[in-house]
Amino acid sequence: MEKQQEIIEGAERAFEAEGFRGIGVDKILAHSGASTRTLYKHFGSRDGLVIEVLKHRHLAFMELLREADPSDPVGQLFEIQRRWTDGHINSGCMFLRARGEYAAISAEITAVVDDHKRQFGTEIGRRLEIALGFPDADLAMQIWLLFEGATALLGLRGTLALDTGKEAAALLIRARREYTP
Amino acid sequence: MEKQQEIIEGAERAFEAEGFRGIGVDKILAHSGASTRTLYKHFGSRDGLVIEVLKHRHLAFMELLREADPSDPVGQLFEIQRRWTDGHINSGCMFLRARGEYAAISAEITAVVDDHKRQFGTEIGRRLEIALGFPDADLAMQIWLLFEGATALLGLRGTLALDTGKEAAALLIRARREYTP
DNA sequence: TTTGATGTAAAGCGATCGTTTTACACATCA
DNA sequence: TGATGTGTAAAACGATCGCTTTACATCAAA
Repeated sequence: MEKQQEIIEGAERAFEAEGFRGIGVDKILAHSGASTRTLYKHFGSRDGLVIEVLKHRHLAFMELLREADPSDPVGQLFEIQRRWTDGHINSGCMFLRARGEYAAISAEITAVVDDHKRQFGTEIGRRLEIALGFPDADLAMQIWLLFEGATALLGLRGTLALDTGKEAAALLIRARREYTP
Repeated sequence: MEKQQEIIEGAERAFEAEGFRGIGVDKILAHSGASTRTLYKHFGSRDGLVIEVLKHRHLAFMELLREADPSDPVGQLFEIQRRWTDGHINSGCMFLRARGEYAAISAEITAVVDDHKRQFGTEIGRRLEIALGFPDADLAMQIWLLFEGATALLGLRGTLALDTGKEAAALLIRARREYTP
């Protein structure tokens, strides 16, 4: 019951550092010290492990969203991402990376990613409505772009990308409030 | 002199569809009909081909930037991306994908990506200065986030991501003009 | 007409891939 | 005590990997 989690968390670190397709099961398991037999007992296949890693990451991210300070609900998105970067390699969004590397061969992995992104997009809309007092799908999408852009550039520009995204989101929200009271 | 280009362009399509590490040289070459011998004669190694694909893509993108209508220099960034999406698979930024998949094993590929992104970041600053009349590094970074976010979400949300990014960029520029004349 | 450059076809190199298998260790609990 | 569950170690499976090699075709320039 415990090794399963260790394998998932080790694989998460391995995929962050070396990509999904560019690393073999032996190297993946070196991060947790488990044997190949244990991997196939718990996950059935390498792809099965990838799916569980993504689902684990999704749940962990949703948990961070739930814990976050409810004031400034939109700005907290970027703060959550800032906290996440401590102790992690910033190689862009793990979900989009998985989608790019598996799109041609695994519809199931694509579906897990799309599910996560759909939920995240909905969450942004929800948070924006709290901040604004009314829903605004266009502005929610704009903030989503800022978040994804900040995540993509985290590896190249560091946390400045998060500062910039947070600031731009606040600016757009302020402008929206002023022009439609 | 001609097969070399055919191999590069075929490989570009192959990497877009299947990722960089998730495809072998045989499948890469199936897109151009070339033999493995020709590949290794021209590029020396698989990694050598990857580098040439990225450099080719960089030059093609810079050429599109040069051709673009000079009025509305910032909005044109998104229009260029829109034109690019015709006839291409939208699997996120190819440079960032390459960086993620090769970061652990090829410093040269990482360097090519970083070079491209640095030049693109500079180009955004240049275009913003034209639109604004004065430089603004913070706003340039904000627009960069919008662009990268739109690119990342192109596969999931289609060209709506580009519309949204372009609109948000215009909004931010307008706000900046009004508050600091 | 010969030479050299450029190409394909196809077999094979050792290495590594994902996966399975055999054999064994160590707990917990009936 | 003995069955069961969970784990490791290590060898081996066929397939595929990046890459090299041999053999041969084409064609323009010298």
